[in-house]
Amino acid sequence: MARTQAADYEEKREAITKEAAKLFADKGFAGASVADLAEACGVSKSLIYHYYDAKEAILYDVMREHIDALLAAAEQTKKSRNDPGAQLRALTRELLRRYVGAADRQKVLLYELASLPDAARREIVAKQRAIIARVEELLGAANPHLRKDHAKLRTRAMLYFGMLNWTHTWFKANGPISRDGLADMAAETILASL
Amino acid sequence: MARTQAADYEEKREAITKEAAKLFADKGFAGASVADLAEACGVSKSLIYHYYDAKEAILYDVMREHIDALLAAAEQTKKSRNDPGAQLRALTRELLRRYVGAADRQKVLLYELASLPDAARREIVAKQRAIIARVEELLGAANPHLRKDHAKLRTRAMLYFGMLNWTHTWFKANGPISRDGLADMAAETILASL
DNA sequence: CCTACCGATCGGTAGG
DNA sequence: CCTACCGATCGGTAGG
Repeated sequence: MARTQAADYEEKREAITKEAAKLFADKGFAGASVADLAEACGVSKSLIYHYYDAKEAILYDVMREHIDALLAAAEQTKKSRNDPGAQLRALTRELLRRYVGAADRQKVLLYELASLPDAARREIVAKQRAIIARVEELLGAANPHLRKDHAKLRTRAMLYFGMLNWTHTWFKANGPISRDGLADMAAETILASL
Repeated sequence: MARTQAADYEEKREAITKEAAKLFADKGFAGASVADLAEACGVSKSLIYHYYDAKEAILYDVMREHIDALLAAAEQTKKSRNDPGAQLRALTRELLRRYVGAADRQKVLLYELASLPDAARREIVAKQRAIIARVEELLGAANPHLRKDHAKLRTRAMLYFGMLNWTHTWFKANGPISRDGLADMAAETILASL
């Protein structure tokens, strides 16, 4: 019996986190109330507080699950034997797949980092930096000349993430450009600039 | 006397808008209260409502003044006789100058568009589209081949704006890369991809 | 009769 | 897992 409840517990927590991602993406963290979230989930406000101690803890869960998936994609490329350019193209596809597949969470990650408590924010930021570091590694490997100028390498990496992180504002998966096609254009654009 | 008061009126309204840009950028529109704003301005909340009918009207002013400056920079390029690439490089410098010089307003423009009432948002979005259209014109002129594939042209333009719009998260004006140097790298990156 | 502005408080709702 | 609430603060407005 305890085991059945535990399984149910996780399912319900997931359902709350999923609705929270949607609401936080639509109205912003400050603009979405816990009452809004309870109503969207069809439960009482108190039920939300049974699963989470504070509104910020929900935000943290929304971001953590998503950043972990992005970080895993970045780490995965380390197993590849392909040349750096091919690895960057593959990573870009994997990142964009997760951006588009979890658009609400991606938007929350981009827009609401400042709403997190310090310790939680530091943890998320550390994972973002690990992803950035992996991209810098690949760019540096693609053009060893860049390794001697870290400011330029960093700038290239941030221009790359700018291209990807802005896609949520305009890209439609059912539009004329495919998700993989877009990923390839972004990767080729930064590689061509090296 | 009436003339002196009218001048004072505009100055005070400007002061409110400036503080509002700072607060909305730091805490978000929903997270910053009118009481916060009044305190930051050293006036009463009622004084704020003497100058603005609603909190949203302040947000609109913050964005409108900034988007008008960006749009003016885009329109300005139409007077140039330089080649399209040189015009894009010049426009990029001018845009980034305004992004960095009005970083609070730029952040508010990027993050709080959804907080505007419908009519106001439509007006801002129309101006954003005019700026995008100008960039598409320049990219199309730089590579006439692109004009036949508008989806690709649009994608190039949005990758370009992604590079620029993401700079507020990482670029430091006193860092190793200058503002104009960054603008040139972004312009060259998109031009090289054509 | 106007404007510019104040201290205090309105009806509702926030997170908890 | 709910109703009933709290201290505080929200956006906006009263009288003067």
